[in-house]
Amino acid sequence: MNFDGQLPPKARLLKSAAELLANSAGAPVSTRQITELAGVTAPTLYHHFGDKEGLFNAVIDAGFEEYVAGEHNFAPTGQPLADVRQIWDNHLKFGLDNPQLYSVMFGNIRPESRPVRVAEAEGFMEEMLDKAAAAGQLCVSPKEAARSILAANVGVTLMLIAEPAADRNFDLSDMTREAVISAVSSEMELRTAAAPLGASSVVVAAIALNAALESSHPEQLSTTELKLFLEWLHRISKTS
Amino acid sequence: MNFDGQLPPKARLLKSAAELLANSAGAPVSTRQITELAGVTAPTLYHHFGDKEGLFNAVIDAGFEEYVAGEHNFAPTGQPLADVRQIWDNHLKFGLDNPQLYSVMFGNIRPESRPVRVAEAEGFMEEMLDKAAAAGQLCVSPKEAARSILAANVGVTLMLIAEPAADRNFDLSDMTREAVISAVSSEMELRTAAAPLGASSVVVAAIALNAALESSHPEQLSTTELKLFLEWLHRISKTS
DNA sequence: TCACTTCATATAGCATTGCTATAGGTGCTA
DNA sequence: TAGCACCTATAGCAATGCTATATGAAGTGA
Repeated sequence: MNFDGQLPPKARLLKSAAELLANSAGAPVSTRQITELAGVTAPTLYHHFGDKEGLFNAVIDAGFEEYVAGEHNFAPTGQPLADVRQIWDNHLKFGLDNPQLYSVMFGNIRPESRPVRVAEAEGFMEEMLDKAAAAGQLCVSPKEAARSILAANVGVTLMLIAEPAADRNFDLSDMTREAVISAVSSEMELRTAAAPLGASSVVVAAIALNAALESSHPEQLSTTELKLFLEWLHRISKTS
Repeated sequence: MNFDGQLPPKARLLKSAAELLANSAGAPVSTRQITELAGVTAPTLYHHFGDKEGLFNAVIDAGFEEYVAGEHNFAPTGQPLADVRQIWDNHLKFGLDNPQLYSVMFGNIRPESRPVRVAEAEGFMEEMLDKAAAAGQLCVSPKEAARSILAANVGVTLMLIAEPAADRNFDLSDMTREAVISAVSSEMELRTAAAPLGASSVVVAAIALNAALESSHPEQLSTTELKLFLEWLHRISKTS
């Protein structure tokens, strides 16, 4: 029994379901467990939520937003790609904190339930990437980028959920996160930053530009301008 | 009923289970369906396979190896990274061909069943990456690389399984595959080749340098020099 | 005040699920 | 033929998601 200070039955069902899903590690949660903990009977559940999945979706609606977009965990920084990293990490944290709920959402292949949630998460990711694209930081469309990043995020989260908490190594997450972000990003510093112990970003970018200029000369600069430009570029590259 | 030319009951169970799992799209498959199709009764199933999961594991053992390592789909080329790509694509194909089986293997979070299969797939990936590492093509340990690639592979596969077959866009797979491979690879050509059809490399490099200079001003250039330099940089960046 | 509707909950039970206690063949070796 | 190990069937259990039906409560109009 769980009276919860006279909360209405609907709220008690939500709370009980969330509690059971969060605590019973991995094992499936039955409607009878939920209704018993909530102190109501079966028809009440079906009256309010239609079916078991409806209840779970309601729990997700209440919980997922909180993690991915909620004020507690996310405040846009104005730097879109930094926000994307934050979304990735929040997504992972949500999965590790609510493994059962997470597997219902993302480990599931039923075409009628999963895409709704995925599309939601994807849309949120896409918002950030739209800003990145507006800032010229993307080299693919925000939609493609969002799908790729989210797919990798889900894969990493499922893998980390599946192994004992003690063995979890978050390098997997960081590494994969940077891999997909750099792949959709047009910022050279990111590409090379993924390589361990790179030179400073200015130097790397200067080297890259230098190399690029050798194969294709821009028409925007006259020959003399270009000569001086390359001289400066060369000087910048020499920073150690 | 399914007599299958007098195959023994154990084989008939395997075949029936595989058939049902492959055909009944997304819906769960019951033991009664399986035993009925195989023309046996319930205890036969439990005698041979212990429980439902045991049967599914047996089906997986028979089917997964075939796709990932089987002769039909995989022959090492001697180029480790090309082999890794092949493994990725075979993994994806297996998931799309056997979505139910796949979700049992990878969409599942029960710590006792999933890691076995994952470790198997991971080990296979790792073998290839060991060769890549021996050839100096990796910039992280083969183990880390294998986990990252496999995680992304699983995420992409689940995402593509979840959407209608007609809408599937394999660019997502190709893009993400190249992203994680390039991130663990030490070959620079891969890193930059991963940028598809973006702006010209000169423009991208110029934009990157511009961004880098904003956060850290080099001492090699005087203020006036820097001002002119940035002006030119800006001009180069405007190529369309 | 009294029907009347509407919403919310309970009683009791159905069909299906994974699984099993027990017993009955079936073929082999002695 | 007897005994034994292996395989399969009869019948049924407990748990699951879900529901047909009925009861209570709370408002609404006359």
